[in-house]
Amino acid sequence: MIKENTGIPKYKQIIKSIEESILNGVYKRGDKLPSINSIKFRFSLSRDTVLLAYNDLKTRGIIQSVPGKGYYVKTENVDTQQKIFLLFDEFNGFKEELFNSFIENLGDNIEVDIFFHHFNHKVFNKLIYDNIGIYNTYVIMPANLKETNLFLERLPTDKVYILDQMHQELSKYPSIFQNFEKDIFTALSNGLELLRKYKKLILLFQKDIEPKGMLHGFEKFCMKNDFEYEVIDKIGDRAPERGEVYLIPDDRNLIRIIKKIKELNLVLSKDLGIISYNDTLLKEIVEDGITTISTDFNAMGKRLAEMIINKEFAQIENPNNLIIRKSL
Amino acid sequence: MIKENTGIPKYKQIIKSIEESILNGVYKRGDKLPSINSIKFRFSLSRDTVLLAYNDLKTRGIIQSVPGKGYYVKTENVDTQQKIFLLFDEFNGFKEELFNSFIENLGDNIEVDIFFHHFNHKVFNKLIYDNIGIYNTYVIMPANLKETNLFLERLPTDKVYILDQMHQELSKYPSIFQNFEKDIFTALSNGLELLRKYKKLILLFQKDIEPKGMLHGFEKFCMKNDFEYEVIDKIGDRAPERGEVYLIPDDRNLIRIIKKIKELNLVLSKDLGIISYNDTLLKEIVEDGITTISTDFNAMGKRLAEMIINKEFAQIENPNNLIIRKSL
DNA sequence: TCTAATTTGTGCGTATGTATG
DNA sequence: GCATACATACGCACAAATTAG
Repeated sequence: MIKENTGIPKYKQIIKSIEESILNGVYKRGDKLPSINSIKFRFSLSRDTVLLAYNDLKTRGIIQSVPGKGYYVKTENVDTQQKIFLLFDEFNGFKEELFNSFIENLGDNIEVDIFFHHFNHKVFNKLIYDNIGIYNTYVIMPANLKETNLFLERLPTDKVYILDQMHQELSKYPSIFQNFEKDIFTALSNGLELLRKYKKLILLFQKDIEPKGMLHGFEKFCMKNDFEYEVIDKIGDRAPERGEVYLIPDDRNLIRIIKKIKELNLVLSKDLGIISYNDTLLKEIVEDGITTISTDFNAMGKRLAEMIINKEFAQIENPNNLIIRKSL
Repeated sequence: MIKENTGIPKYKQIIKSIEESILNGVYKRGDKLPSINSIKFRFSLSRDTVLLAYNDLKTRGIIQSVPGKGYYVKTENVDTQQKIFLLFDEFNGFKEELFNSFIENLGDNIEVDIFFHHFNHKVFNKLIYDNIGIYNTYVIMPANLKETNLFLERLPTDKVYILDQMHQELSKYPSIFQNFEKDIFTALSNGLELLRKYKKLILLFQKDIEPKGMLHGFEKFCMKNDFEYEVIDKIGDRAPERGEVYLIPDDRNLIRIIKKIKELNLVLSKDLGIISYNDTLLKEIVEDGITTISTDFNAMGKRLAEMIINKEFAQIENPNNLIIRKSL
């Protein structure tokens, strides 16, 4: 509860400070608040400035005044406008479900401002720096950016949440994230029976874009189950062969491979298999159904909203599913 | 910090001087700048001249104003030449291409903040109201919201651009938009030969969501070319029949219909046809290719960026294409 | 509670120089 | 030469916010 000589008006600082104290349980219902004079002296303010703040809270029904005695907390229901700073990596279709379920599961009077760092450290830092102190909650998607913790230090620790990708340096923050290594390992394990039909597993892995955990989980699975395997970064002129299963994180590559399969008159799920990463609507009907490994973005958005509303500290691995369709 | 009677305008000298002071560390983030009046007296200037300079810095996000208090430094990053307020209807996959091509085609020193009104008048108005005066360009996607002009009046007319959907009330603003009526009419006309194979055209039209022009263009085409036609709002239990062509704006319905077609052992492009609205990656391979009518979001983003950079007043219909694939 | 000082925000009128056609 | 539009600059008046006494 301190005041300065800059930016936001003093009386608004007082209001905000009292609201937060109530939210954090410093003041309970019925508690007496400091008198106007005590605040006036403590922070060297005009009496009017303090009065302005108390009157605002009074007209909003949060505190009540008892003439001759003082001010008391009337209700702990401080529906102060919550503002959330949401920093995504980039704008793409997969964010649709996540963002919309997040918004829906937050209350109506919570405002979310969205930003994109485009995998650029400078942009990331500037966005953090320029928005310090303006929001009640900061949700950060670090993606593959390293050492973001150095800049996140500038934000109040208890107001930061990490989303989608987790790094060791960020372990002090609550988070909900994909465990790519575990997800791909267990998903493949769940599909083991079907995979036994095939001879060789091939992962299409672009190391600048895809998270490393994906690669590790894939290799772990193949070694444990004695699968022949290969990791390639692009399709190029490669011709798919019988007995292969392709694990494809990127949809452009998915299209290329399906076209090649048709050119070669191969038959999906007989001659060879496909597993795609991230489920989208149309994958249900492409080639009578593409098998996907996919995190539940809906659940991720919902759980994140709950964590924020309940001020819950948790570090959660988001649920992931293998959706088996005809392509395997 | 001095002004002369030569060359560059006085207000630009003020801007430059303040920028330099920030760069040299004379003013730090959060610092209070001299009041308009103090500068006015010190350098014998008009109040308007100083205001002009401060407003420029404000709309670029470098300083912020607090009525009744003064001007404060918001960021020490002075490079930003323009800040753009971008108001979308909702977060969905179709925006990906549009947004990314827009960003790419703006220069490096232009910042874009993005917001969503979720088809809600109140949210729309609040977002406009809360952001008056702090951006130098406003790009608005009114979608199906009516009478948005009443609130857009609060923004400087020459700084507003309308995106994607156009309404009569907004004719005074530059814009780039889809002409749904014309687009669907000419696209269908371009496919006339193929359509002649079929007997009846059916438009799946949800009137709360889809723009009216779509319906009008469809009806106009059918009447002009003597097609039997029907407009339905959902599929429900309807069974697709031979000789029908379905025009489907929504992808969920696309999936439902394709499933039904398979259940009934009908064959696409022989027994019946499908045209989908808005092209996406996977439609190239769904059922060996879905014919689509689609606006060029890439072109839309690029052209919008050009208009803003060149301060060009134009009202442009965005190009639309019929992409013929096997489903017709 | 009242008064006053300071500051930003906005609107209107006016004048001048420059570029355009 | 003339008309027009635009950017620049000045002056004035009033509203509303902030803060102090």
